[in-house]
Amino acid sequence: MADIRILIYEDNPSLREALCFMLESTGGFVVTGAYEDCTAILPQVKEHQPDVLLMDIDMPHLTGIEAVKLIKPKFPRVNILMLTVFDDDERVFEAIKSGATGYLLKKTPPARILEALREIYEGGAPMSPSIARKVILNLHTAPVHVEEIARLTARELEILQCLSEGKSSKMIADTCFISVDTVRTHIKRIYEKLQVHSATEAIAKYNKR
Amino acid sequence: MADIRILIYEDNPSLREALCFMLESTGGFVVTGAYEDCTAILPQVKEHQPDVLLMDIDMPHLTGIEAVKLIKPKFPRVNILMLTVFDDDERVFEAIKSGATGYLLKKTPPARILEALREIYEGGAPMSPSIARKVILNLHTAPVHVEEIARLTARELEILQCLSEGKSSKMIADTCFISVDTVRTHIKRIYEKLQVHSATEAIAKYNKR
DNA sequence: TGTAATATCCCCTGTTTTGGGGATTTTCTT
DNA sequence: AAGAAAATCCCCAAAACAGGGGATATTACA
Repeated sequence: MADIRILIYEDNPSLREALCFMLESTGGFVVTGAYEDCTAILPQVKEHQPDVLLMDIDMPHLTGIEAVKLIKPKFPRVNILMLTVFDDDERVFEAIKSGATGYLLKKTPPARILEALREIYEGGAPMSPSIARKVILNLHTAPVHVEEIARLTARELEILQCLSEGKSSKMIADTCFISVDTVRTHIKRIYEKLQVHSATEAIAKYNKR
Repeated sequence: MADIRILIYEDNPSLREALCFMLESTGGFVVTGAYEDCTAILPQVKEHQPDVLLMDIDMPHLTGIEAVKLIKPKFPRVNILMLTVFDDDERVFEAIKSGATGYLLKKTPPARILEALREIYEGGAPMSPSIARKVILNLHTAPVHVEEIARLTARELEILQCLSEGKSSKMIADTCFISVDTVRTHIKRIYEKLQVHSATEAIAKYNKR
């Protein structure tokens, strides 16, 4: 079987060298390039035709997440494995939504890194259970948001918009020329349809559409 | 293209008639109403659904500036073009700060008035260079939101972030490992610093950068 | 070292919101 | 013309929130 072609983006020189050395001295991998930033990532990926991108999430000039957003649309087949120092769920999740396939902590033992690279090459998605859970939850809820919001009537949308602008029920009653009770009725229906129990929750869902 | 709907407020009968006549006899405009004062302006605007308000700055009972302050919050999409006898920078500027979009001197030639109405309808802002300069200067000292948010502590920002994600005080207490009372104290400080009085308002300011 | 800022927790009071009813009118569709 | 959907208004009780106190511990800084 052909070697797995790896392209590395990591701004820390020591870690970059260490990764290169480790991969080159292990059978089954070939490091086609290793760079300190992503400024020229598009031509580089095009040139090296890597199977897997091993990419730091924190880099100068262009963050790993931004780089992922650049790469994925143009090279959808390339697998991207993110490297992070901290177990920052939010940013890792952001990276995955942008197109990364998996992630590892930098302190991960070398053997596990090699394993993850093979996993990702074979179609797996190395990640921690907490991230995995977020991904699942997102899959379940994300498409629903749109549907849920689509079920709102024009008036309900108008009032949800007002809520998201920070207006209270009274203020909405004023601007919409209806009574506070009517505003409350609309808000109740909005909560039902969006399956939430407070204005802030409704706004959060609305802003995720 | 549909006619531009104009609503006129001018206490001088001759000028009011003249404006009506001029606009009605020109293609592209329709005067939906013309009144001598602003005492019933809210229901009138609601009824006529005008694109542009042509409004004298000096009127009995309710001045044009006061009327603008009434109208803009309720009908933010309506454009207001002020009319003045004198080139009174201060009051024109006051009107613009209140929500007017442009202004004209009453001695302005009819052709220029028509032009200004079309400009304002298409998103422009007819005004003299001296007023324009004042507006620009005011913009430079404007972005208060950023400053306000910058005054929040790390903890407060964290909690504001939670609020914007739709979390209740209880849930925030849980995720931050502090008591509900502490969350409430932080929220109180956030409200003070952002000068708001509810979670939705705070979130609205926060989401505006 | 002492003061300011921050983070933490508690109490009390009044207001607002939420969730549960029900009811009427208007509008649209069939 | 009948029925469904939407928009309007009202009442009640419990929960949450907002605003006002006050208090303590830790950190930062001058």
